[in-house]
Amino acid sequence: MAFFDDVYRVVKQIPRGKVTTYGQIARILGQPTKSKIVGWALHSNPEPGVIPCHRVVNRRGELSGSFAFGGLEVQKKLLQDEGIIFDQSGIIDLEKYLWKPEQGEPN
DNA sequence: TAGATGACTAATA
DNA sequence: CTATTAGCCATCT
Repeated sequence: MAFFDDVYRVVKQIPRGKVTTYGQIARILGQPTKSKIVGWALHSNPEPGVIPCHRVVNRRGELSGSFAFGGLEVQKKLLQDEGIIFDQSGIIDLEKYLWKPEQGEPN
């Protein structure tokens, strides 16, 4: 699906130390209604290791909890290693870490 | 083909 | 901030 490919393209462009949300990706692609499909695209995860799904969180800044490459704690650790700080609840401060697609939107 | 499901979000209380 | 409801639409059964 072209939409899936666009999702992967965007996710792969997320720089280190930043995160984004499913809805944000959907909006970047011009289709804010398909927020769930973004989650679906990452769930499919056709290129594990290439697509940094761990940098995609829900709108609260929380990890999604189901990803496809190792474990929730591993995901959190990867993000922490990139400089992202979690609060006591395991929540990311999106005000600080939300990625702005200034460096390369899909087409 | 139809109905249920889901890595979601926005609105409302 | 959280909890619930409705809308969304590709995928699964």
